[in-house]
Amino acid sequence: MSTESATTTLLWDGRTPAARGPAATLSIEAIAAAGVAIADEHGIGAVSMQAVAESLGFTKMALYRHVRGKDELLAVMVEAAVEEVPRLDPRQPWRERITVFADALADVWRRHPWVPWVTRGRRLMGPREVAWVECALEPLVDTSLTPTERLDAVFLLFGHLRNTHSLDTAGTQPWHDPALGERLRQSAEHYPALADLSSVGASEDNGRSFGLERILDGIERLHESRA
Amino acid sequence: MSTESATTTLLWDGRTPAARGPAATLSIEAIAAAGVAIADEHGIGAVSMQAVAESLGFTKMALYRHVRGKDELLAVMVEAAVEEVPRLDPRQPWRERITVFADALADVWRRHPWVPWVTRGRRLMGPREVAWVECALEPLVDTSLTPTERLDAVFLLFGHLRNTHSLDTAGTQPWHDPALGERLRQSAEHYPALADLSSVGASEDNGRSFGLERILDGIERLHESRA
DNA sequence: CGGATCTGCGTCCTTCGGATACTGTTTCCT
DNA sequence: AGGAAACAGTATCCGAAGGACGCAGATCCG
Repeated sequence: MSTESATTTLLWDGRTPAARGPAATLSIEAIAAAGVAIADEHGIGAVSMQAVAESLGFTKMALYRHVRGKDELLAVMVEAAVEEVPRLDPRQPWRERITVFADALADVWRRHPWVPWVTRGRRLMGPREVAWVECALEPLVDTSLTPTERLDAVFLLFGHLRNTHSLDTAGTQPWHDPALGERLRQSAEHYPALADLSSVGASEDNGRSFGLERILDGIERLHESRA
Repeated sequence: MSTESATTTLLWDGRTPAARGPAATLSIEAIAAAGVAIADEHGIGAVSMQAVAESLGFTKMALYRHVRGKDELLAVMVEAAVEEVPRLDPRQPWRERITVFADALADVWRRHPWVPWVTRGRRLMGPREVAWVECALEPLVDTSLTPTERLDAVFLLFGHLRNTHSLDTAGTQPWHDPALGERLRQSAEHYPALADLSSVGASEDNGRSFGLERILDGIERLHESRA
C-alpha cells in the first residue's frame, strides 16, 4: 500500500463531488479544456492561472479549489489533450502497426503542439497518456524482445518522435540560423563534415522517417537474431 | 550576406572591448562561469539574473551590459559548460568511435545535468556546441550514408542520449510513481502489456544502451545494404 | 435552526525579467 | 588642454507570474 500523490489520484479517479457546501460551478474538465484551448491557440507560454481563469469568467484563485497548482493544471491539460489511442489492426505485422501508431501520435501532437514540449521530465501520468504507452508496447509483444527490452524500445521510439516532431521540441540543428551556415562554410577547416553539409541542407522532416526506419531496423535485427 | 543575430556574433566572436569608457569589471566569461556554478549546484531553476549577479557581487542590471537577456545568458552558459570534444581515434571503426563519443557526452552532461534540459528547441548554438555535432558526424563519413543521412543519424543519436540521460530529461516512464505501478497491476485488463511489465521493472540505465545498440544496428544495416 | 463545510473572491507577498534614467569614468578629437 | 562622446555599473520602477491567506456567502446535515 504505497501512498499515492494527490495529483495521481486526481488524474485517475477524478474528483469526488463534495457532500456539503454549494455545488461547484467550475469543473476540472472545464479548466482543462480552457487551458488546452489557450495553449493550442497562443502557445503554452500563454497558459497562466490568470489567463485560464479569465477565459472561464472566474478569478485566478478559484482555480486552486480544483487544481493544486500549475503543475497539476498542466497534467490535467495533457490528459485532456491526449486523445484516445488508435486501434491497431492485430493482423498487421508489428512493424506496420508501430508506423501507424507513430503517425497517430504525430496527429495528436500536431493538434496540440505544446504537448511534446510539456510531457518531459519527472511528472505524473494519467490513464490516457499511459494508454499510449500501452498501445505502443502491444505490437512488440509479437517480437522476441524481452518485456524490459520492449519498454526500452517504446521509449526509444517516443523520444525520437518527440525530437523530430518539430524544431521547437528538437535539439536544434545549427544551420537554422542562415548566418550560421555561412560561418560554417567560412571555417570549413574546423567543421569539415558540417561545412560539407551546409550546401546539401537538412532533411525535410527533421530526420523523422530516417530515424524511425533505423530504429525499426535495429529492433528487427535483434528480433531476427533470436528467431 | 545574411544578417546575423547579435547573440550569434557574441557566441562566435566574443565581445570586442570598448574603445572609450571605463574598462569593464565584469566579463562574459565570469558571468557564464557564475551561471554554470549556480546551475551545477542548485539546478537550472536557481539561475536568475539576480542570483548570478549577486554571486559576482554586482547588481542585476549590470549583467545587461554584457548579455542581452536571459536567453543569451543561457546560451553563453551552455557554451562555457560544454567542454572540448573528445579526440576520437580515426583508426577505430566508426561504431566504436560513436560509442566513445556518446560516453564523452554523457560525462559532460553528468557534470552539468542542466545542459541536456536547456539545449532544446529553437536557439542559437556556439562554436563549441557545434563542434560536438561535428565530432559525432565525423565517424559516419566512413559509412556509405549520404551527408543528409549522416546528419539525421547524428540527431537521432543526440536525441536518444538526451532522452535516456536522466529521468529529468526523459519522457517519464509511468511506474516511477510506485503507486502507479500498483494501479497498473490492478487494472491489468486495460494495460496488459504494462501490467506484465510492472513486475519486471524498467532497465537500469533508462534504456540508454539498448537504444544505442538498436540505433547503431539500424545504421549498420543501412550501411551494409549499400556495400 | 445552527454549526460545519465548501466555493469562489479579494488582498497581499515574493520573485522574475526587463525598461529607463542617472552617475561617474575613460578616451578620443578638436 | 578641454570638452564631447561613449561606456560601466547602479537605482528605481514596472507588469506578470505563482501562490498563501483569510473572508463572505451558499449549502447541507443533524
